[in-house]
Amino acid sequence: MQNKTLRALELLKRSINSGRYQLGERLPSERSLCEELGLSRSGLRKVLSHLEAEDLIWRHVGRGTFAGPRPALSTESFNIVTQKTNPLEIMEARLMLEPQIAAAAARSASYQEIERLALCAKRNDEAKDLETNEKWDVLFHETLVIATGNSLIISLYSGISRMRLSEDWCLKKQEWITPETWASFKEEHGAVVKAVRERNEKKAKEAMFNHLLSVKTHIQSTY
Amino acid sequence: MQNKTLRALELLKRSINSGRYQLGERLPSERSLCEELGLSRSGLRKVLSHLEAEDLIWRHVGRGTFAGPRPALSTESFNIVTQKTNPLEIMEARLMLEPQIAAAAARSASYQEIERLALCAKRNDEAKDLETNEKWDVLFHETLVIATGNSLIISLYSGISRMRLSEDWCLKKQEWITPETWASFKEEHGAVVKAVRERNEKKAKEAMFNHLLSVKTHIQSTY
DNA sequence: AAAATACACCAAATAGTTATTGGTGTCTAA
DNA sequence: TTAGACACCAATAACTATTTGGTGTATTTT
Repeated sequence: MQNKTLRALELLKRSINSGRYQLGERLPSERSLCEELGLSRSGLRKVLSHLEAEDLIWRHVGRGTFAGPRPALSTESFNIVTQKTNPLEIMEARLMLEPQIAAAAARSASYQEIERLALCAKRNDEAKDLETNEKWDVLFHETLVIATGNSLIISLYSGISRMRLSEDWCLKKQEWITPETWASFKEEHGAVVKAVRERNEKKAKEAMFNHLLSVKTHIQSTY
Repeated sequence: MQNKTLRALELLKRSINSGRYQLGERLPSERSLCEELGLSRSGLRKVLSHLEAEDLIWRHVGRGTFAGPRPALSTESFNIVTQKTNPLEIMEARLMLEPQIAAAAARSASYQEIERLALCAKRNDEAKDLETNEKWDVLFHETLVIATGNSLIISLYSGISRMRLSEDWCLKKQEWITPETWASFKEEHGAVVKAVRERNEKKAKEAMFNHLLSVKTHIQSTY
């Protein structure tokens, strides 16, 4: 490597470590930087490659070059996740979240929300086709989330709902759902509604855990 | 209401209940519908208002008219949530999620991820200013989430991180953080790292719960 | 011969522009 | 009084243009 490029490398390193470019901050574009540092783009890119290898910067096409280690999260869009994830992973995520949600809902649900919850469970059971059944099921769990009153949780949960309404999920549901599971879900939903109505946080949490574990088991049985 | 509009109302009701317009499906635009049904837009809108009052449809400017009850969730963008939420709500959401995440991470974290976790905790403690401190803290918790290996949870958690990196959160953090809390967080982070390293799920869950509860308490003390 | 540079092109991502949609009010005609 | 035609608005989505890092090739420099 040439003298000039080596000096540019040191200059950039100091700029990052000194805090001229804060952690996570965007650096100027390559085309601007090579003008600023007085070297060609190919030369600059060699410097940047070194810095990236040392985890001092990270780069992304169309976005730019950033100071600090690669975030690895919050960058990829939701559509990419749709392809990566699978029903089992979704159930594991729900098992982490929803029992707590059920407990919170038992604490703060309004009477109106409890009635809507019961309605969703009823419509879910009465549904004639699988698609309608799934939509009311999603609404059931969404209603519970809304009942927590926590707008952040409500917003996050929409990601789970989106997954469940995707074609992929519905196609796979056909493989494992049977009249027996359909019936058992009715009882499990009923247990959740009952616990929320009684304002019993612990019972609501357990009822939801049982329900989700039951769903997960049925999904696993088909693999 | 006129005879013609009444007939149009019945026609639409039947279309929805019969399943011609499936639950959640988009109806044609108002301008198309009034041509199709042969009545004026003002007349059609009266009909639609009736249907909306009965929860048979819901409408949204710029998006269209949809069959079924209003979702109430998954429609509002993240930016709206940023305005609605507050630090306390964020902590309640994290208390629901992160203890489970810590347990899952203790189960499946790679050795590389555990080392990165320790690095984040170290840098977080060594930080000279609040902004840098917060960024490494966010990276600490993100690393834990990534270690679960669940791409859906990873994607969902990015929402929490975004909240924590907003201006509002950082400004408010200045109000409650003190050298003492800074030091206690170091210990709490250390406890989480230790539990993950020992692959002790229960301990990891508890350590994370204690940490988040500690943060929440400090935030509450300023209100 | 080897290395640095200049250049052209690509795909991913963003920023900016245009078109569509439900919401609202006014004026006219029945 | 009511229904219809029209114009306009703001929110949203669909589309277009621009920017950005990534890659390869020919040219110049050393």
